[in-house]
Amino acid sequence: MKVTIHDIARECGVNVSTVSRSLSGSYGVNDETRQRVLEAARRLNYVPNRVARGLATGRSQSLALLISDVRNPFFAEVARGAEDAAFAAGYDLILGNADLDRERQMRYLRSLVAKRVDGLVINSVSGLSDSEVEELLEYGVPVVLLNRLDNVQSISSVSADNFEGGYLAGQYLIGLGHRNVAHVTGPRQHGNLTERARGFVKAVHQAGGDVHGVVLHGDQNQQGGYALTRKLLALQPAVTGVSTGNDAMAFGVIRALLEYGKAIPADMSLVGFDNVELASILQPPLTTVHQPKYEMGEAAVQILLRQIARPDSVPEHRVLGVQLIERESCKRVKGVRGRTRGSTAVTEPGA
Amino acid sequence: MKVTIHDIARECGVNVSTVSRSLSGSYGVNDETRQRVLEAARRLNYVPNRVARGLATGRSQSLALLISDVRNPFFAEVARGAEDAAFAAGYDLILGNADLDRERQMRYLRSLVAKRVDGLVINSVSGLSDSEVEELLEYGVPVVLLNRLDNVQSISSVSADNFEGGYLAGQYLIGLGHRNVAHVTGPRQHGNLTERARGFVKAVHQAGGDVHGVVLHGDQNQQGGYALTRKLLALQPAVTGVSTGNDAMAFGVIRALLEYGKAIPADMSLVGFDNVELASILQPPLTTVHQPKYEMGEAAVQILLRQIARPDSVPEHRVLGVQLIERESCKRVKGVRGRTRGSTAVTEPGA
DNA sequence: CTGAAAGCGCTAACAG
DNA sequence: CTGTTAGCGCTTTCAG
Repeated sequence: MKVTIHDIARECGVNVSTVSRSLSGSYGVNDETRQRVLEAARRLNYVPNRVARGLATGRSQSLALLISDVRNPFFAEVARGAEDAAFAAGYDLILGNADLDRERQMRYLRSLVAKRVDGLVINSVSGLSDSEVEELLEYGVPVVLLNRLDNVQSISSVSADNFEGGYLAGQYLIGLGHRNVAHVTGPRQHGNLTERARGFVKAVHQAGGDVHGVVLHGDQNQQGGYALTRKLLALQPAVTGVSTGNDAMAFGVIRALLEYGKAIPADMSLVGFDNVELASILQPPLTTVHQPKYEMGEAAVQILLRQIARPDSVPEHRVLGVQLIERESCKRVKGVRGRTRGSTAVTEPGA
Repeated sequence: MKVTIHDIARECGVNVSTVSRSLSGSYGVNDETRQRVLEAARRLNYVPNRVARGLATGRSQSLALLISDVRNPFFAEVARGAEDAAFAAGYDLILGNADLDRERQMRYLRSLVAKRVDGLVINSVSGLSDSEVEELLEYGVPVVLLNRLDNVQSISSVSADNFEGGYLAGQYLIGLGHRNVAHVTGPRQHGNLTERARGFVKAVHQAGGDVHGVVLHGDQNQQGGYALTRKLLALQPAVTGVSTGNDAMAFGVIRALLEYGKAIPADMSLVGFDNVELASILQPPLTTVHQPKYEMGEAAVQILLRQIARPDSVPEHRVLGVQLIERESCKRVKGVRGRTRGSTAVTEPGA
């Protein structure tokens, strides 16, 4: 029923191998025969069977992207970058949503390996245990991680310069004259988030003794930002500047502040992290640290592609620059002897 | 290098077919031998090769979702619903972003067919020409469309009750006492959008002669909403209630209104369509027509799965109910003799 | 430049 | 219940 290369071989009175060559390889076929074959293929409405090809060549021409949830705008953007890069290279992309479920993640992994995907980009939920890393390595499929895991150097990774981002946020707030600042973020021991917090702390330390900073940990989502803000307001009423681990948390902060009747930026300055689309639409537009999300997805598959081409190449750890996007959620503190240090919001490319 | 069923057959001193049966089918194998096989498989770290299986069975156990862009929160939600349903059934999902590019869409299609995906859910960009429908049908792969195409009955579809949604929005505004209302939407001839506009118009007509309504067409995005609002304000300054073709356009409306110094809902009432997450976070929270996005993705693959199971079943056209989510972007017009008709915002399940 | 033939790893009759 | 034997559709030596 489906037409195969045999059909078109018969049609043209040549051997299947000739058809195969005409269709894929570009060398070693008489130009005239090739034309004949191509023409017959078109006429018969031939659609090559890529799974058969996959079996024969051992490559499936598909990659997979394993993330927690596409509904998270951050990942949607990453996914799009990855998909475009894959498509451009003739690969397609299998999408897997693993939530924060380690079990589901590993289940997916096995299924994808069974399907012989040529490469895998993973945003490893809550890190990877050593045994999981080992399992991954054992499969022998090229992998790129979307976040830095301190316990693994053997697997390539792409990440934003989280430390720099946290630092920029802190420095900016302090540069505006805020003397009591806070960093509201997700769980400890979350690679990316930890780096952001560390960067923030560095900015505080660098500012000297008259600046006080706190770091609060909670859930890495809107609810978390909301809850931590309530806590913050109770514990540290003097705080006038807040930086968050991601934009979602910043939205929670906003909500809490609204409830308390505190205005942004009049009563509280706020800096987010990620620069999701929503950040610019909100009132007031949110000042935030931009992560090159699309580019991260893109870079991840590019590294993957390179790794597929040269399987014995060394792992590559790429960190992409971030940049503070100055909008309207922060204000300069009045009556402070103008400190200029760190008061600019320029692009600061990462390491 | 990779271990195959032959290896494990040799290991256990049985035939490959016995291994195959033990691994997949559940019938006709001695329980004891099966255990032996399973144990050996585990010990040898066997990973089945699904592409070989695919070649043999003719099914790849993967579905594809072809949309315009995952970065659109609407599609992200649909994708997640589809992915979950696919995963639950043991399929995985290939994601394709075709933008509004017809060429790219067809290119993707051919590639996916070549890969022998078992089914396809498509959000057909700008409709499908008759010849494209024909091509699709010719491939013989089960397809579910994510929007109603008036020119095609032969392909299954899942859609929201767009007409009802447009009607609800119009009725709601009118019920609040607005006598001059507008529907700001995307291009004419866009199946879903056209239905929404028609529903809106029905509400206007039903209200009688003292209610005036206009429908404005533009780009189906924020910019479009922005541009059309400027136009609207110039042309129809008396309008006090606006309904939009989707939430993105509503965001554009908000932006334009802000620039004109018009407050929502004080000076203008606004109803969106889609109920993307952002709608509830905005200030004021946007009243909008909810589409069951996740469920649509889910339903699409369920229909697909059924179609795969029974290839000769008739096409199914499923339309899911919508519902008006009343938030704070609309207000009752003062000094209007209370009309009660349509003033409720109850759930109104679709056809 | 082209044909013949041996697989890729698995499934699925068909015998036994 | 288990072994034998053909393939699935394509690629890829190896000859010619």
